[in-house]
Amino acid sequence: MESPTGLSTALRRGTLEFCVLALLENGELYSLELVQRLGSEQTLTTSEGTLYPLLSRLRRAGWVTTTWQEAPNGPPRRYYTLAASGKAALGHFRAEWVAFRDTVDRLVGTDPK
Amino acid sequence: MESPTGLSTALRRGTLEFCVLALLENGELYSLELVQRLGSEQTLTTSEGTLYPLLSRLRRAGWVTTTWQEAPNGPPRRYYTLAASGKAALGHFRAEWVAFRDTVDRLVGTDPK
DNA sequence: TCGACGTCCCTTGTGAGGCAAGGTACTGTG
DNA sequence: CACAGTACCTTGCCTCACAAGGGACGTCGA
Repeated sequence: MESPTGLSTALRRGTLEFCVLALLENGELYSLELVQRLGSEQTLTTSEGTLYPLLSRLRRAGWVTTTWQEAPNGPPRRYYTLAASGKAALGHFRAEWVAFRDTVDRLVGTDPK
Repeated sequence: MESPTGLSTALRRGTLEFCVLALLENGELYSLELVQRLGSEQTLTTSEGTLYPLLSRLRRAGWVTTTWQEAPNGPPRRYYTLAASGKAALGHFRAEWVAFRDTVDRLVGTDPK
């Protein structure tokens, strides 16, 4: 809890999966590509051990669909595509996130306005 | 995951304790008072079962100190006061939160700008 | 007097989910 | 053939939100 890295770890909870959905809105991606994209965001850096179970959940929920595609070199990749229900879930999250964000901003005094 | 309430539950993780610290910045409060304050925020509603372990953690971390005070009617109350280290932790959280919030806003497209 | 109720305190058990570490399989390249 | 690179995924641990349960002490009406 007291480590600086542990702080952002706790923050990621509940938002990471929707950040993944948001990334998939711009087109299909495969797992390690997602790790890279998230890793380039300082506060969202994550690992395979986090992402694979997360992607399995998204698939089980029907929010994403997957297709296997040959890679130019190396093993085949499982590409993830945003499904209609995933797009809807992302919409719900956006509303919830804005309300939550504003509440926290007001309470802790980080309101940008 | 798919329930609407479960969504905000996951969001609370990692922020709730700092919302508590922020509330204590304005003066000491006791447990059930904190439950009420948080309950009046739509996205932060929580229960005693959540708050008591959380407050124990804050106390163990030295971020808050407590004093027992007689109540006009009913059993004595344990009042929580923000300690210096808690104020520092809250400062760290503010920086981390702003960075995290902006990243999520940009990724999922809820940027208010 | 005595139980019902209100107001506090706190604990236990469950489940979700992030993460480090480990494991498998295929494809080059030297 | 050995070894590195790339991709997939699982196992076990730990933290934490929450529902449910429980105990102590006071007031008040029957």
